[in-house]
Amino acid sequence: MADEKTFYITTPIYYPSNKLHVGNSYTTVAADAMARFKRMTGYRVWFLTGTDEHGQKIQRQAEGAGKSPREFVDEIVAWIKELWEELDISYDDFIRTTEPRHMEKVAKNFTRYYEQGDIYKDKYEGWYCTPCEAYWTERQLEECKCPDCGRDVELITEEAYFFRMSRYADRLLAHIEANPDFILPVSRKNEMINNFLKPGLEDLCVSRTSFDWGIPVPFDDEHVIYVWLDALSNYITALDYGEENSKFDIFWPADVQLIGKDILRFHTIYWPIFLMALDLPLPKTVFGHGWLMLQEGKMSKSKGNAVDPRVLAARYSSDALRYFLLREIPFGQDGIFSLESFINRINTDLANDLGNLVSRTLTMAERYFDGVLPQPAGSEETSDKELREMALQTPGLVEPLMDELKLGDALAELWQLVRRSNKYIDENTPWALAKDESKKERLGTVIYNLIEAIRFISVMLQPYMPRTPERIWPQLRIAERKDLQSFESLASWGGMVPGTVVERGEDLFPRLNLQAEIREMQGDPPAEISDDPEKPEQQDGLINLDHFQEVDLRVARIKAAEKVPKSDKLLKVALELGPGEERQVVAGIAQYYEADELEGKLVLFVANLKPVKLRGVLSQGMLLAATDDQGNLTLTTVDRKIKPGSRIS
RNA sequence: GGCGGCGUAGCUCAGUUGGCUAGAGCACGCGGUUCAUACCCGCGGAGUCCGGGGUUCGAAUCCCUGCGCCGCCA
Repeated sequence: MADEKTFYITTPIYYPSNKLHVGNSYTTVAADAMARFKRMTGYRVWFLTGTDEHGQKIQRQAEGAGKSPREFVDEIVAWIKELWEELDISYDDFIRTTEPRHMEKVAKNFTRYYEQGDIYKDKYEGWYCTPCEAYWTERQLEECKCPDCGRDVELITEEAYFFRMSRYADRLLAHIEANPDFILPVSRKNEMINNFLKPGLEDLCVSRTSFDWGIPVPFDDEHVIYVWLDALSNYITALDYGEENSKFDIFWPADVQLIGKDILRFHTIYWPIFLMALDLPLPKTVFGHGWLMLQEGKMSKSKGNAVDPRVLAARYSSDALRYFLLREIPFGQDGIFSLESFINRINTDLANDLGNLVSRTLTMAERYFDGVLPQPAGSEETSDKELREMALQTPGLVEPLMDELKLGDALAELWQLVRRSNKYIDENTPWALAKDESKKERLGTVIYNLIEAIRFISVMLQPYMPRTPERIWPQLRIAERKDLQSFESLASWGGMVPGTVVERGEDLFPRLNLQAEIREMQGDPPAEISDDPEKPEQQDGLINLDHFQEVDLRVARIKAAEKVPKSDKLLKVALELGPGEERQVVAGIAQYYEADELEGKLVLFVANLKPVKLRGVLSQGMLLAATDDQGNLTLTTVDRKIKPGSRIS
């Protein structure tokens, strides 16, 4: 099948000196969504990820841990593979640079480069900081001292091999300028051109003698191949480059190489030149995406503020995490991770819009038709037509966005359909139709259309959130109907078969309480990488006594209450907490209590809440109240008289 | 210091080659609704489109300038 459409996508290979954080996961999740989307739309896909395991840093860390580099790296790689499994990363191959299949080819390429004259031996000169074991250029030094530790540096000369970058610089520049999609986003392209190519590209040192955890230079065993020449080659060694009838012939050049913006230089300058020197075509697109930041700045393993993706996935589901990552990080820019934005995304998009749509639709199907999917009427009303047309056009809107790697925009487009479906319910008020037996057929049409719309949504959801469709399909009773789960099935409306017995399932994404989540996650243990991989996570929803005792619960006596102006929910309440101690709180109970009926009541009160202003009025705590599922509300009070200010424990 | 970019509603951001009353999501307010996961639907913004100057019939969109922020510089 020579004309089969292929798609080769790669992530960077991660450096297993430590565990990965959510920011790293973003790259891989994005690549996975692309890979899944391409598979779904008929491409033969190869999706590669892996680990870059050589280098001095690993060697040193292993020594520090009293392990061989191999042992050290094996543990972290195992952790990374578990992470990818938990995040449903559907990679086709996972390459480790310590594998023979990789090392042999890199060594062979090195020899070829050398024989072609691309690599030559010379003297490397640089400012060396012994404690940091790092070389610096003259420009990087700060007042002639090491920019890292501020100590003295010495000028060191050692033998090294160099790659003659200058030989290819012009060709590369021409290629970049002729192929606007080669480096994306464009802002990155300009940086590369202006900072490196235009001023004149320096040759790159491609060997080291100061450590030996690496691929030896085949003809000079004093030297080890510099890590970038080693690492970058993975994208072709993993395809068995150089072997007969290899995957390389099918998949190279790569369609998309997804990387973080920090390693753009290596992927858009050195990597292409390494390829040119092998006489190979260049990848079609190298995309340098932004970072996932924390509000306080960059997320980094060394700062200890990194967020552990496995903790998040275990608590909130990998689909929720994937959705957040894909939706929240804008095309090519940095995004911000905060627990608050994450929880809000889950609540608004997943629980309110999507989960609730499925829930309310299935409930009605069961209530009005015992779950038996009705036959839609032959005629179509305006809202039917609009819903159908939007559903049918969404796949066509999503696909080009995916090709431009605008994954967040693609999801936004899909959510337009989710919203339209919710609106469709309101337009047709099925509960009103259900009251009139003569409107039974109309009601059936409405339910049918909703179920079909949910099918469309679930099919398109697959690349981004692979588990959610698997939970929706049994409810629609199409778990076995592969034909109704395919992207092609979205070419026409009406795939759902009338008579199918649908069945409401569990809520897809229960709403979360933001405050409770923040308390849980930021209390103990902090959401950061723990050194103990065996540390169990609290998942049973139970808390220990310490947690409870953090809350200062008191009995308070209501002295007075009045309505907060311009609000019909809020009351301003003055409380007495014992002799001379008074508090003011704003309580959202105005719809349930008149201001003047409150005076004198003894109520339960949270005394150590951080004060906030509600509609401009200071609130120094919270009254506890109970609500039932009918929306009734009652303040909580005490069984017997007791002094205001008494502690509750 | 060099090169590049950004500054649009409370927040996060869209705004093709300059052109109808400047948009989306979230948050907020009001109204509707009760099938649903305190949800959904509708309506609502007197936003100096960072300030100043210019080009133009017309600029958030182009040019100059000031301020602020950010990225890259082996």
